[in-house]
Amino acid sequence: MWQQFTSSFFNKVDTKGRVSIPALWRKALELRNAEGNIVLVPGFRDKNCVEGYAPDEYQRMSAAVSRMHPSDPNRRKLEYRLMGRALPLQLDDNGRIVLPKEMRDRFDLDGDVAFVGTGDSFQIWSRSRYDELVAPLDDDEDFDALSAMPWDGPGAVQ
Amino acid sequence: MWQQFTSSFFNKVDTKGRVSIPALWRKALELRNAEGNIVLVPGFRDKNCVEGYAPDEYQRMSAAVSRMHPSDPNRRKLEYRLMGRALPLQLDDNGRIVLPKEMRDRFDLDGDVAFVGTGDSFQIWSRSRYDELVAPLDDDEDFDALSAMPWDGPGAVQ
DNA sequence: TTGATGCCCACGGAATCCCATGCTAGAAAA
DNA sequence: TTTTCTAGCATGGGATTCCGTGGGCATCAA
Repeated sequence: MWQQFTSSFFNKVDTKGRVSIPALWRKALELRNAEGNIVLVPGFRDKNCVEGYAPDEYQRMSAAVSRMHPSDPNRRKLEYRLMGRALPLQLDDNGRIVLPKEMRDRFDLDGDVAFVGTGDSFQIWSRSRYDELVAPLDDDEDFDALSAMPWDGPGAVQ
Repeated sequence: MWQQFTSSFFNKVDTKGRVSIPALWRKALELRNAEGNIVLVPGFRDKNCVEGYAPDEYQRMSAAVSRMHPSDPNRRKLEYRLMGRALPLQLDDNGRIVLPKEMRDRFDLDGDVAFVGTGDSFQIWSRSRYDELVAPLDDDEDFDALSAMPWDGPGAVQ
């Protein structure tokens, strides 16, 4: 279970673009045999943030795209967005990564940033966009999303 | 994992037609036992750029064509486009290749060029065609390509 | 001779490595 | 309980390596 990315964290990006990956998630990465490797994908599922994946999960997604027929016009769009912009990174000895300059510029990732766990992946938001777009999802009027949740009951076979 | 060609890079073609293969991809080539060998195919999947393959992937594709029945009229067209125009090249000591003059002329590969990773292969674009045809794939109207992606959910069997 | 090709070295800027410093939370000791 | 110690974590800075790029010089062909 704790190979899942859960909870949220607020860390700082320094002048070199470095930022610490939350220690809890570094343990999750170890359990996934990621050996300090992660893949950053800018704006793939959510166009306002950078998404982070363990290599196994990234590979599962890119394999799904590679299975599409080369003549499928959607394939090249997905190829470009998923492979053409993804960056494999290695954590340094202190558990940090360097956010590439393009991503820092496009998503305002300087100063305070928010790490949001989303299970098999996580997101990196600028603090201001997080306050504007993510934090409000706590509000009650949005909570009817609960009715859309698939529900097989506890202990259901996956 | 990192035998995949991911991310995008913008390098320069010098007056001799030389251009650096991105260092990240040179490592991918090593993992594929390519020993500095790549295969360039002009305009095969996308007629506006040159495509690059590691030898193993190129061989996989050409074998697929060779498995087509000799009477199949599409076979000779594919043979011509995939084998008849492919060029095997070797990286020099600095990790560069020399782009053949025909390809430079046909695809405007001088000055700034873009390398776009597409997983098991990569593409080489002139900067201007890249700006016109590839970069816009970030746009909102292309975003619903995501709904066309095969999706078995995390942890699905490959 | 003229141009194309391959091999070598050089340089500048950027990315990466290595070491240091607070801070905090929890354990251990009084 | 209160205080002290310690280990883990986030953060900062300096030094070094790497990588993209340009140029020189032989070799070979037209």
